[in-house]
Amino acid sequence: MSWWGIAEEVWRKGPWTGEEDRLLIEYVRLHGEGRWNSVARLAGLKRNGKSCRLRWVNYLRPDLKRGQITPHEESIILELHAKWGNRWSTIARSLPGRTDNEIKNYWRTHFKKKTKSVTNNAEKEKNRLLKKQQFKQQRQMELQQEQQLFQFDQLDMKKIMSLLEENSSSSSSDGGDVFYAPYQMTHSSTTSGYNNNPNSLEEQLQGRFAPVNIPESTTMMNEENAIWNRFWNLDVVDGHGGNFGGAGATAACGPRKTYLHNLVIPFC
DNA sequence: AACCGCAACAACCGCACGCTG
DNA sequence: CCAGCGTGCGGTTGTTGCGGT
Repeated sequence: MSWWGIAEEVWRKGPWTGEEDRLLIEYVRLHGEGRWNSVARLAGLKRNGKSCRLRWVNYLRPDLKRGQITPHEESIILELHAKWGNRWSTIARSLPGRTDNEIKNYWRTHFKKKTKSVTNNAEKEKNRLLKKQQFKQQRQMELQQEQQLFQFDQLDMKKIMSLLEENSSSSSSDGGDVFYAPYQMTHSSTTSGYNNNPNSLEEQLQGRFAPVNIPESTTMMNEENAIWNRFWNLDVVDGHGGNFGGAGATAACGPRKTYLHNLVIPFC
């Protein structure tokens, strides 16, 4: 309690004593696991909930397996790490009696150095393939959406073409060509991607397509290659460095675990 | 014996997620 | 819908023990 009368918790840190362990074990025996924040109050420990949980999970749990990691466990760790990466808790679930912390420490001391260079290359190659697949999937989806647009489109194709020509001739004065990309490709932040209430033909058209400037002397093939190259040069797929762009970009902005997990699955 | 480097392990920290009121 | 809380997870740091010089 501080001088102005407000409770001031001073949590103990550092190594656990035998007495603290005993109190924690007794608490779990009486109340079960969970509600870790009430441990301090109910068990008389000067430790915060997080610290208590960690101590229990990593050290005091009765079902923990003591002793060195066996060669068999080691091979499982290697296999699962290759499959899931640093998802230690997931790996730990496949090794009864071992904790994520234990596996994580084991990996760091035994494999990190050895595999650093190998892993870098392997990871880069894996990410390259991942991005390639993502890009292809996205292109495919866009093409499908585009095809659907045309299927439902009531517009006269000739009118569309004449409008396109009009637009391209007026916009290409800066030297670049203009073509119309599906609206979603250029307006990724909208949910529907369409002009909801188009009136004129032009409005309908502009609602669905947006002009994209293509630099002079750039063929479609070169443009595509450039995009690929930009993707391949990204190092990490973690939501900070990598971004799968286009209409799906918002999904990749927040690196949600489930999202990343789904990305990895096809490679398992 | 003293020092150093390294491995192994324990514990902390920050962040994200899910639940609940 | 939102804030608060509890919990889980992964990264990082601190501590200890041991072998080599």
